[in-house]
Amino acid sequence: MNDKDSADPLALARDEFVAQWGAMGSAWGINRTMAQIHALLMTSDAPLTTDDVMADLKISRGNAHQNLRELAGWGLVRSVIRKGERKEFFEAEKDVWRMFCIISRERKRREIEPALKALRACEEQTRSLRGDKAAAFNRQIRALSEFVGQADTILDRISRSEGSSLLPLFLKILGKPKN
Amino acid sequence: MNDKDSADPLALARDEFVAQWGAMGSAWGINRTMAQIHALLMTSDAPLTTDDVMADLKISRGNAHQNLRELAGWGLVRSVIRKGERKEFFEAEKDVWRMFCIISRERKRREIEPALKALRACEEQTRSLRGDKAAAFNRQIRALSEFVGQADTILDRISRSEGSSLLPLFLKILGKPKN
DNA sequence: TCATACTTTCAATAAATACTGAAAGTACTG
DNA sequence: CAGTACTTTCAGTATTTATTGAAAGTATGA
Repeated sequence: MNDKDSADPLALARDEFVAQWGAMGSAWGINRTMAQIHALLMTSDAPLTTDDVMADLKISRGNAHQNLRELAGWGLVRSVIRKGERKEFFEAEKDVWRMFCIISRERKRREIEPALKALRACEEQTRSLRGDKAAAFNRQIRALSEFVGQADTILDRISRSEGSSLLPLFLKILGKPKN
Repeated sequence: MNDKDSADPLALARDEFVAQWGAMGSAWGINRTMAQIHALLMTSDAPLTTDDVMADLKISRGNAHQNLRELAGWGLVRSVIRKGERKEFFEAEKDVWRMFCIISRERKRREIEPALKALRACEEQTRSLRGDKAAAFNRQIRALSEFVGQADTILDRISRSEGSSLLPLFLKILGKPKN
């Protein structure tokens, strides 16, 4: 039997998931292929090689390689070496909460922190300017940078926290909406 | 004096902010120009016309028009008509918390909900399949869809909540990290 | 040391996305 | 109704981003 029988409902569902995860990724600024590889590894019972990924997604070696490295750079995927095997295997972090923490930490580090730094510099540069326009501008930038700063801190603390019990806690705090 | 004197520190800071907001937007899957127009309007003391935006960002009419419409579609910008003026003016929502709520709601609606629907369909399609692999796949998809579902609910409740007092509350709950 | 198995790089190319500008459309105004 | 002011559309073009594939690089082991 073919490893990827097109009548196999599991394979079909998995393909669907891979496609969906890819689409979701690209909506959030993540390369589609990278997200697809991630989806593939997340739902694989065993680590895969570059060639497995190439074959499954029908992509080139360079592409598979580059995106696997990038996923490893994020910490979402790690490489596994098997005794007696020369090939490199890759496996994904499967725990959803840990995945979330990794993604939060990395986006924070790569995108939020530099933006926040720039916002704060911008605030500082306009703090002591005279005139209504300058004051209004400074106020707006300050509001933004305070907000981004708080969000950054919250993300940081959530992603450092131990269990995945925070989500239920937040749900409880927020309660049911009135309408 | 030129309206945009390149020695004017306010204008410089604003340009810097526009550029930074544009870069941040594109990292998060938002068209750079759209984010720049948003930044421009957020820090404008008066509503602007399409021509103002074109002039400030040095972009074409079509581009300015299209992105202003899209921002209006998000609800981040609204059009203003002035008595005796035939031109259409645009102003941005300036309240940072409300901005956050709008963005949350829209991204939830446009990206999270469809993904969640697909995840749940995928879970359902594999729920009763036999075999270890199918069971493991189904478990993983279920974990993901539950997580995304909870996040979705939290985002929903936050963005429906009244004040902007939630962030400080969360900060308090999360407390100081141990390390 | 050579042959083999595998990984990495990167210039060329393809695909996706964003932008332009001019023409067509619409709505005021006198 | 004609002229003007403004808005909208969209085919063509430019830019950016992703992908390929082949060549170069590296490690293994006979």
